[in-house]
Amino acid sequence: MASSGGNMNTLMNSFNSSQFMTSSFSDLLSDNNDNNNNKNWGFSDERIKSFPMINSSSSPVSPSSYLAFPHSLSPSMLLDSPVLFNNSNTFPSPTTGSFGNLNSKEGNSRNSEFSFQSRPATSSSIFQSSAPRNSLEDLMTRQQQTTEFSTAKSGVKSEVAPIQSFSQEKMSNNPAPVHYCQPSQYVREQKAEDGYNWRKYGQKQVKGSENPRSYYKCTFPNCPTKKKVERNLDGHITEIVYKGSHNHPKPQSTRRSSSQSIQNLAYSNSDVTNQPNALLENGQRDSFAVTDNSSASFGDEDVDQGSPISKSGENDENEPEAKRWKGDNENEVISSASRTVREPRIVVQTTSDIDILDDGYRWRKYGQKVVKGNPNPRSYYKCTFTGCPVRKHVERASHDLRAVITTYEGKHNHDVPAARGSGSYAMNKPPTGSNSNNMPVVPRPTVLANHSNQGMNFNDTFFNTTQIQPPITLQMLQSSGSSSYSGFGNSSGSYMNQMQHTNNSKPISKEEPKDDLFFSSFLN
DNA sequence: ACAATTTGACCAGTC
DNA sequence: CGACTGGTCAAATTG
Repeated sequence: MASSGGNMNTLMNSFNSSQFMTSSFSDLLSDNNDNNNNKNWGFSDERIKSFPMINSSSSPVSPSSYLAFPHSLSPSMLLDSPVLFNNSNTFPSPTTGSFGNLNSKEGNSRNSEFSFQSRPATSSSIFQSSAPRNSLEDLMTRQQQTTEFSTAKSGVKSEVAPIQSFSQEKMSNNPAPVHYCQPSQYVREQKAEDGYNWRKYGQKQVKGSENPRSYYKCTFPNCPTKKKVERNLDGHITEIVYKGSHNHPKPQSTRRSSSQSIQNLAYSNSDVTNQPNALLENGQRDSFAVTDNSSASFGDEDVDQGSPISKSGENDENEPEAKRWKGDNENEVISSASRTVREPRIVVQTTSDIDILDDGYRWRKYGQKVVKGNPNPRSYYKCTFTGCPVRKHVERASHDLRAVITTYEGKHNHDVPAARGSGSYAMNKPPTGSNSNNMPVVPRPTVLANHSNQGMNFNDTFFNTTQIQPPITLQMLQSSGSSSYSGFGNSSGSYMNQMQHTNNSKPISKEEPKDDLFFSSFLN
C-alpha cells in the first residue's frame, strides 16, 4: 500500500459507483468475493467480516475504505439478508474482554465468531433470532430485552444499548425481559478469547458507574487497537468499546471461537464503520456503514474483534456522559451535551511552506493550556454553530515557530457560515506563499470534493460515525507532500472525516476576529 | 526470572 | 486559572 493517492481515488470511485448505490445488500454481499479490493466490506453468508482496516503498512485505516449504505438500502434489507446475530450463549471474558462461544470449539469457530447468522432461537441467547429471518423489529426487541435484563441483573444501568438501533422509536417498545446468561456459562466464557492478544494497561473507576473500567491494548507490535472493558459488580462485562483497527491478521495461535454476546459493544473510531450493524453514534442509526478492507486479506479470518455489535444504542439524551469513551465524539453532532468522542483528530500542520487559509467556520475559544512537550500554548476552540460538535485546537509547533498545528475533532453538521467573504478554497494548492489572510486551513483531499456536509449521503453516514485514528503527524504531512496530502488516504480515515468540513467550497474567512488574532499572532 | 496484572501518579482535555 | 475527569504510564506486585 504504497501510496494512498491512487488507492484513495480508486476506492472513492467505487465508493460512488452507481452500482453500489443501487445494489441491494445481497448484491453487495455477492460482490464480496469478486472484488475484494473495493468491496471487501461485504458479508459472507455465514458471517460478517470485520473489515479491519488492514494495510500492509501500519496505517490503521484508509479513509477511502469506508463505505456506507445509502438510504435506499434499508436496515431491514440487511436484516433480511442471510446474516443475523449469531446465536450465542457466550459472554465476553471479563478478563480479556473477548468472547467465547460455549457451544463451539475450534472446529466451528468460524460460525462461532460473532456473526449475523440466521440460526434457530434458543431462549437463553441474546442475539439469537427467534425467527428464520430477523426483522428490524426483532432485532430491536432483542436489543431492548438485553439492555433491560442486564440492567436488572446487575443493578447497573447499561448506558449504551447492546446493539445498534435502527430507529430510536424501536428502543422503547419492547419491555420483555430475557435471560441473559447462565452463571456457569459465564465462568466458561471468561476463558474465551476473541482471537487477539491483549495487554491490560490500566484500570480505573469511572465516575457515575460502579463498574471498573479496564484498558487493554493489542499486543501485536505496532497495532493501535485498544479496547476498554467495563464490568459490573458481578464481573460481567457490561460494555466493551474498541478503539482502532487491527493492522494484522488474527493471531493463529490464539485463534478461538468468539461468538459474541454482550450487553454492549461499542466501537469507537473506524471500527464503528467496520460493522454493518454498527450504530452510528451521531444518532444516525438507520444507516449502515461498513468498511472496505481494500488491502487486507482477511478472507480466512473470522470476525475481527472489531466486528462486534455496535455501539451503544444510547441516546444522547439518556446516556450519562461518564459512560462514553472519549473518542466517540461524533455523538456531539447530535447532542451538544455530550462530552467525549473527540477522537478523530487530524493534525494539520501549516507552515511557511503551506498555505494558511481560514477554514470558514466560526470558533469560540473555550480553553487554553500548555501541554507537555510544547512550551507553546494550545488554544481550544469550539465551532460556534449551535449543536455543532466540532472542536479544534491550535498550537504553534515547538520545533518551528512558523509552524502551526491545528487539530480538528468532529464533524460540522452545518454549512459554512455565510458571508465569509469571497472566493473558495483551492484544493491542493501548491505550497507557494500565503493567502490573503494567513488563516489556517484544513487541506481537503480532492476525492472528497463531492462530499456534502449537510446531507445524509453516503459519506455523511460514514463521516458521522465515530472514527478514531491517530492524528496526522507533521512527518506524515511533510513526507507526503504538503500540497497533495497523499498520505492521508492511506494513513487515516479520520482525516477525511475531519476534513469533511472543508469539503464544501468555502469562502475564505474574513470575519473571525478571535481566530484572526490568534493565528495572526502565530504567523506574524 | 519472567510475564502479566495492579495501581497510584501523571497528563490532556474540558468546564 | 483551578478543579475535575478519563486515559495512559510505569513502578510495584503477583503468579
